[in-house]
Amino acid sequence: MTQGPRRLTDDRDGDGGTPRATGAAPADDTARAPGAHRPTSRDVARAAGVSQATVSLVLGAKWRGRVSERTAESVREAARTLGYRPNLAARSLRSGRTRTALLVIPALTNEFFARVWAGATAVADRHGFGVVIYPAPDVTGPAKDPFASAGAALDGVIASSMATSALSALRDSGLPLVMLDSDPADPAAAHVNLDIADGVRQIVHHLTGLGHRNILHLASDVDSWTFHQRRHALRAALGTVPGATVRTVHAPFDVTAARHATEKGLTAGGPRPTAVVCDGDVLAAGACKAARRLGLRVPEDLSVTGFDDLALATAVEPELTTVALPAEQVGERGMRALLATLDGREPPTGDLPVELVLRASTAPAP
Amino acid sequence: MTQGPRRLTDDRDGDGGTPRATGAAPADDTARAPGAHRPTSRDVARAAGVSQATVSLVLGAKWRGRVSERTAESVREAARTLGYRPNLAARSLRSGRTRTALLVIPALTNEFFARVWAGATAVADRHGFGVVIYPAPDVTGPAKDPFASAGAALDGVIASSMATSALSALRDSGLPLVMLDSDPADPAAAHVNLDIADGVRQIVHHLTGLGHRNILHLASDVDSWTFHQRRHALRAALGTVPGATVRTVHAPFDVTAARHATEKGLTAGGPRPTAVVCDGDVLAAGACKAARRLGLRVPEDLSVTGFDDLALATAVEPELTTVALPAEQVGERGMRALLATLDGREPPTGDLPVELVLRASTAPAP
DNA sequence: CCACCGGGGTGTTACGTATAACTAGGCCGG
DNA sequence: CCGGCCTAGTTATACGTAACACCCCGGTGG
Repeated sequence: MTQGPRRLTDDRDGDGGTPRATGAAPADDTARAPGAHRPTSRDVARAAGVSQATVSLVLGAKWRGRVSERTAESVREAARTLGYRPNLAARSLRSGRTRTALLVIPALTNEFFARVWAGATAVADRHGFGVVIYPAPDVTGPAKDPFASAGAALDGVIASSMATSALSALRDSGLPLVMLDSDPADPAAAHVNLDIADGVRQIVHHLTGLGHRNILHLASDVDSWTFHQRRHALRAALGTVPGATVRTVHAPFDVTAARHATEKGLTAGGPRPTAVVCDGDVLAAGACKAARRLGLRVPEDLSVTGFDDLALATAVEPELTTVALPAEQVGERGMRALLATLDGREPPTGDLPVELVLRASTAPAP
Repeated sequence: MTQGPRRLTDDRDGDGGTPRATGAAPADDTARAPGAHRPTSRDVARAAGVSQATVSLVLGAKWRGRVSERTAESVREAARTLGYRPNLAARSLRSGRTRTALLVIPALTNEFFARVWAGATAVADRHGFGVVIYPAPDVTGPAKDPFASAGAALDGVIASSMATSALSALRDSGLPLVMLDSDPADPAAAHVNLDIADGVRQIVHHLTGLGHRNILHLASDVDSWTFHQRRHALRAALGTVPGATVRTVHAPFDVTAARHATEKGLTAGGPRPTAVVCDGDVLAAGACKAARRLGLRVPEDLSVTGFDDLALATAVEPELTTVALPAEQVGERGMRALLATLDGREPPTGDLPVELVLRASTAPAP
């Protein structure tokens, strides 16, 4: 051997470590005895005294009427004692199915999507499916190939809003597609939506009931269907209230940026708004900070509402009146819809309900 | 709900990888007529007028000196126009390697671990590796089989602290193992650790410099190596300060629970602490709420310090003095350590530095 | 003039599984 | 007594790729 150990990876990174001395070569397969490889279905067959096909039949759980209970039990017994685990690569190669779904979400550091992931994973797990995450490219940014990391070893895709170029790449893949919180008019995908409009209506009803007429809408600067919906629902709901006015300012999902935008919105000309309706709890936290800077007390001088009901909503002071979104259910239903589609069944429909949570950030208008 | 992707890495190596085809690539070619199957390496071979073996050689990037540049280019050209993507299942089956790593973390809803995930994924991506997440069973709870969801199709494992039963299952698997933030004495794994002790020392130095002597330690109730370290480092650092005392109360990672624990800690007998040192920003947020309930102002009457520097730290009022942990770097280095181990190289060593961030929640002792 | 070599390929095989196609009895109706 | 059917399996094959073992050919040293 004149050559060092084969590289699995190119060392493109900075602190990749030092090359190991050639003599050290510690290729120790500690767990298994040298030479003993992972048991295959053939090993199990040999141990049980049957053919490999029978093992596949029994473990594939499609053996009703094909294999006697006595034989099946002896196969299972052999598999257990050998510690057999089916080789997924072989299974996928043979069946053409990977039992893996791609979840396209903006970022896991976003609590809402982390919860969506949790819900999707829980359902997937129960059905023997895996979930791999593809960080959705920013709506404006350049789109990487969604399949580069996932390796195209996918049975289907669950996607939240994302760059349209990447989205069309997914569409063209021909994979079953479930869209989260996006325009249900699109017939090429199943849809899982929240009843956002109802949440907005409840907020408006709550605030106008407290006497608020002059509203500042702190909106996300993301140009997606969801936020269009919110804006639209807000204006529609306020349209039925005589004398109500709304002004909209935009901010990225960041506390400091939200603070700045709110300060600007509150100090602009015209009558000062008595309530700030925010497109998310993060924005609401920023709005609260802005109020404090301007010498306004929340909620006595200014009411603030959030959206999402993240952990943040109860961590800040005052705790936020907000709309709780069933994030886990979004993930669960998304995965169920995908599984249904793969089975040729109709995916579930209908919007998921949201709930107004009253806390301490809203009060009667001054 | 939607936010721009956080900057994942501060790598010096720029984009750090081979230029990959962008998703905007030839959508017309990748879209397949129904019924037509995905092109295989054999299809590419036919199109390029070479054998399948040659295609494998060229695309496997191990062809230096084996294939002429002219042939290689025609193969690549054919692959491009056909929209060829290697079948990962077949590749894994043949090579015995899956290019997939298991990341064992408690929960993605925890921002710290979400950032660890982001770092690990970024590095993995550049090396053509995938990452699947296994939600670590609670330290106390029953351990599911870590491989049930991952299907044993793994090349290695990166794990944070977890139930020992599940951990030993991982050890027995014989897979390369990288442990995050755990006892480096364990020789069976590579380790990626933070310089927690230094962070604690900096906090203590900061507080004692402000005149604080009477400290309340709001500690996590998790019985893991990390938190042992924190407790130990705190007592060690305060031990060098004459007249300093510390009392410890425990709470789960939850704002409300932390508030209750803090209230109890502050109202217990003896001299009232003038500063609360918390094992995390979430706990610190709870401590601030406790202070407000007790009529204490932060930081005038009571200083509070956090740990982690999550988004939460700047969302609450006052903004938290805390210790910033390089979570993304933990993930990055964890993945690099795994890749190094797989290549037979020595994984990088040494603790990652942490940084004290001074904000508004600390002030001179009253 | 032949043996040898290295560059540039090709043929072939094996990875572990799922499943279609087949077989060997046993039982029953005609 | 034979064809058909059911039960309980077995045999054989294909999935797409990686890599080993060849093979061919032109140039070279002896």
